[in-house]
Amino acid sequence: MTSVRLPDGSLKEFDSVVSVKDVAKSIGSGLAKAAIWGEIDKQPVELDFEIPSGEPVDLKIITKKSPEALETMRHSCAHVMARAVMRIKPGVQLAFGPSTDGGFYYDIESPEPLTEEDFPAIEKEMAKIIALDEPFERVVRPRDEAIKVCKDLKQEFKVEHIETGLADDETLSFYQQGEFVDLCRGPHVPSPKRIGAFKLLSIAGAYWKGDQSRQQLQRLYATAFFTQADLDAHMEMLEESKKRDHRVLGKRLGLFHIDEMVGQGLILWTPKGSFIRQKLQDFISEHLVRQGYDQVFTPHIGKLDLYKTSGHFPYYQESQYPALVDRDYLSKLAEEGCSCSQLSNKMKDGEIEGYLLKPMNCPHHIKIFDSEQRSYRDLPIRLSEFGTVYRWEQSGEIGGLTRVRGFTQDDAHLFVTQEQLGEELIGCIELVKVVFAAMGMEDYSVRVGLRDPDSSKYVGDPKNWDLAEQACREAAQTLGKDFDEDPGEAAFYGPKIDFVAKDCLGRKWQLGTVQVDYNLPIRFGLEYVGADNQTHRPIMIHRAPFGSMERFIGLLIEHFGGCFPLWLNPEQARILTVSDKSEEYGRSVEKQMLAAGLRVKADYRSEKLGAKIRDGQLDMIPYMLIVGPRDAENGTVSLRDRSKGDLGAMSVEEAIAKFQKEVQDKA
RNA sequence: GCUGCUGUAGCUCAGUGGUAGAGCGCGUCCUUGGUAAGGACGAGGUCAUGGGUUCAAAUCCCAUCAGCAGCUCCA
Repeated sequence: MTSVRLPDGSLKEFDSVVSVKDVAKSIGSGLAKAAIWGEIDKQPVELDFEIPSGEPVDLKIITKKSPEALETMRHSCAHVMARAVMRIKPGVQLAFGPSTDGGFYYDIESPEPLTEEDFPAIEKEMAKIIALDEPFERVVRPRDEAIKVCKDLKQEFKVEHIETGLADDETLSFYQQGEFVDLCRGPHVPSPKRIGAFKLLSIAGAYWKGDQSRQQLQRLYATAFFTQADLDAHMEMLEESKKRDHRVLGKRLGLFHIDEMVGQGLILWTPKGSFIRQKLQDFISEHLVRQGYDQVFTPHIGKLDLYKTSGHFPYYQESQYPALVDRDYLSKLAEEGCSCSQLSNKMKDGEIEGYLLKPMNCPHHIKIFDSEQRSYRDLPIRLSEFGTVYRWEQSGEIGGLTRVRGFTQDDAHLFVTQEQLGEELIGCIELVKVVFAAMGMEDYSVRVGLRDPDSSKYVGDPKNWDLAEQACREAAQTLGKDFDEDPGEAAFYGPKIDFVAKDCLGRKWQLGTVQVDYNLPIRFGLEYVGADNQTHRPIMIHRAPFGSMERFIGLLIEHFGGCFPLWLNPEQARILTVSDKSEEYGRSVEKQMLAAGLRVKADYRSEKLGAKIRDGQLDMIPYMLIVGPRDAENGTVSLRDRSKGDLGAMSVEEAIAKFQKEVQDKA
């Protein structure tokens, strides 16, 4: 008798000898068809593996749809890739080789660095290895022996990993395939033949153990799928995604420009992009009024003293543009033979006053709060500003609109009492929710950053921290979607709630943020008079629903794939004349539309209609208004929707009403 | 910042030591065409910048700047 226990806990018994496939068949023909291998007591086996009789075994049937199946297969493929590389380049040291969302990689150190030109040879060697069909054999060794094995293999990274990362493990597992032995937790596919189609993608640098101070390895990125068709589809999907890239669309649609002569990471907003940005600002401003915010304006620079008080200088000096120093004072110092480092020290010591391009808006807002005596009756005070800040980001980090050196935050600072904190946080979350919902951007994740219980770097009373963390949790719950709690992710000055979205290449970017701050009110000695006639310290909330206009618009471009909805699109409709004969009528329609407050342009070129439509489509204009002799006669326009195509003729008034309603609904 | 790749016309790119090319776009003309590319002609380039090698450099070497991918970082 053979008995198996399935993952749901149910027991199945068979009188005769059965294979994994037989079990699958007994559950359903669909499953039998989909099955690719089985796992008995967590060890992968082929479908024709005969299950031993006697004691029940745990059996899991793996199908292509099992989330772990692809992962396992890719990891096996990583082993094959590493083996192939070692055959081609002797003396290669292996580090880590996990699977990722879209494929897998292996970090290696080669005496002779690999280049993409080596890819075909590696792929060929991999195919050879797979054709040999040698199984991945699991070997378990005690610590000492495991270390010796790695030493004998001259795999120093593995030795280090066993000694540090796996210090608590009594025994360690290896997987052997032919001459190739690798320290590995597993599991692997039962046979290399399960590896379907694979492709090496790119090569990049990566630090050993992710530590910048340690040596840099070469990371070989690759991917694998069960079938060639899946791989082809994946590659095509990547190509398609690239077309949504905001850098590509930004150029094609003329939304923004970055100029070498202006500087890295400094965005020039062209008229179209500026229009979208302004619309978004107006949209937020409208909601700020509804939520009782006050708008302020503050300058782009502030004295060093301000940032010394806030702690931003010299502590974050590395990520700021250098300070601006008074011209006369500077020449005086030069005459005295003052060196750069002496200048820098004098600034730190406060001997020289200078100005800093603001890296944050909070100090300025704090000074507005502190410019008057405040009563508890005034609180909460909510100061908002589309404030432009400048940060010296590392050059290798800068790109497109998502990481820049000058950006405008849709910033606000709330000064609240401890009692008001919870409600105000909920208000902030509400705003983020409204904003994201209006854009149809529902695909974002929420992270609540809490303090690390083992660290003492945090400012403020632990009791207040508990209250604030609980308030953040409760505020996050009002979103009605799952969120992660990340201990250790809080800023040193308070817990926070972050909103994270992915770009067209799957990279994650923090957009909105809501942060509680116990630190700055202390540093600036902020106070208000309470009902008890005593002075109290307010709590600050920093919040920005978009995060920055630049990054948000970058992701918004990709979210819409360039097809901005009518209310946001700089050009809402384009009038296309069928021939020159209709230009006069076209101009009258254009006038009516403009008078109705619609943003229309017209194409009066002596081109064929088909060409004008094509250009309109490529420019992603929401509506095209086609006017020809027929329309001129009937006082109509023939409407064309960029995605639905021809909508037929309607009167100019009807078209205007339709557009106005769509704008109103932000559809 | 680190590693690697890239930089040629407004855009996308070809050109690998010997007279700078294509498509699209742009301009002029012809064409007057009803739902995704009509035709002809033409203008347009210090081949990122600065050095070097060579009889000769877009091409080879070095540096700088910028872009891309990844890593690291992001108050």
